[in-house]
Amino acid sequence: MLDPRFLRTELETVTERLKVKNFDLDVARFESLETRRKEVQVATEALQAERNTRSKSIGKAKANGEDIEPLKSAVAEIGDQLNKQQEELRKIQAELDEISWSIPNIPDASVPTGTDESDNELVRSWGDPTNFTFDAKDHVDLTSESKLLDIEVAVKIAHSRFMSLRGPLARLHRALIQFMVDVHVQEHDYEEVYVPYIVNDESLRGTGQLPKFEADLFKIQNEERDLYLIPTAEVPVTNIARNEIFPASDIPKRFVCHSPCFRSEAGSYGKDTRGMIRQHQFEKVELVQMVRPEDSWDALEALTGHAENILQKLGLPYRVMNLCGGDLGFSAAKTYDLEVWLPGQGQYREISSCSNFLDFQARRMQARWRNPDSGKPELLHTLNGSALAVGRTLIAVLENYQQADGSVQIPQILQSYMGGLTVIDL
RNA sequence: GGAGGGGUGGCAGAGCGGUUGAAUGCACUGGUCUUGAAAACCAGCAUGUCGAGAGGCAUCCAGGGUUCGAAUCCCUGCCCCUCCGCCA
Repeated sequence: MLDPRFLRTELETVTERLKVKNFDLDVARFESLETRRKEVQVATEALQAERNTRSKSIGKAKANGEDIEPLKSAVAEIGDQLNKQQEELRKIQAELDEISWSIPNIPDASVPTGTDESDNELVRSWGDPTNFTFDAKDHVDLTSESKLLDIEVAVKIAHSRFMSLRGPLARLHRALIQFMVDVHVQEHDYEEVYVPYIVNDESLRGTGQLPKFEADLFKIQNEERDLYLIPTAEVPVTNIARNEIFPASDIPKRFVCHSPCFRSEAGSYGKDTRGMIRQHQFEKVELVQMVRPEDSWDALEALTGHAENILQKLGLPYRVMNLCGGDLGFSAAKTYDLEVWLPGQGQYREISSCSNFLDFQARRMQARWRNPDSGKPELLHTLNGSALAVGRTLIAVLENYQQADGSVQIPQILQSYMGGLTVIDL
């Protein structure tokens, strides 16, 4: 959520800058609602003040043993009027809230303009696309004979866009998770957390998935309450800070969390239908930081570096992209995507997304810290990034480490997590 | 799942339906005193919002209700504690 005062006073600027994100703000409607809100709110509060003072004087009169009946009936009229005003104010406020909860974050000045991923800006790259002396296969062909990656059985068990792993591939998948979490804890100073994989709508509003993107989520409907499967650990982990005021000594907070992620992938029909690139369920190791406002841009660079470190340790070629306005997520002010080279597809594919949200999520969540300079609670800045998406990392390892005989080498750094195994025969 | 008890400021802990946004203690901040510190004493010390300011409004777990007036009464939900049952 944007700062309401900034939104009100700098409406043209906001509207202009949101165009970078292809968002059209209905300025006229917003302004007229805002004007009415102010009028009605002032009137309502005046009535409340009137009622309060009169009620207090009734209290005094009663204490003095005076007759309070005539006073009571006078206030009753104010009460009726007040109820009407309050109802009116409530309606206006609800409309305004709906608008402000649906306005995306403003892109940072360093975000390139553009409409889709083709307008993203190359920041740097690491390694060269892997060379093969033979025809490189994709992960589906590589595993089709051994069936250690089995899509069909998962479709039988659940539905399309699910997969199953067996034997050494299941183990490699698990090894990747352990490896990533260990690196972030031991080398990058993150605290490991375990959190619920099912969350309430408040949490999803906090991070920005709701109210606008309910269709992307798996919802668990129940007579008592609706809950949602998490689309990313960002949701539960960032919401640790919701409605909290942290002492300055607790900031920054850096969390690493492995979790499954569940996405409905509504609207991606026919996209990435081959293999396990795009799944309803996948594992991810997520980094989340809560920092002082002045530190968040440095933190974004550091966090991106932490994700890159994983790719480098695995020896996987990648590039870093600065997402353009049109490709930027709802809550993000700036995002770096890490794209790993996939020989099977002959292209770079997203494997991580690292974002600075500034105070956008913190305002929705009321996630604060006590600034020793002001002595006041102030909004934190939040960031997060995948480090990495595990399913896609598994694909990248399979495709980049494949050998002419169809086997796959295990990257050096993972071998200790695989009980010394160096090759997987497929 | 059954039976009780409870949720008040950073913490502890008061609060007959009416000058209670909330006593008191601790913690914290500033000051006096002291060579310095401790102690003592004085002062300050919740959050949001509107306002240039004075000040107004809202908030005592959350949401409804009763009332001229609710931290205080009623209903619902959530959470915590104790006992019984069940269970990984």
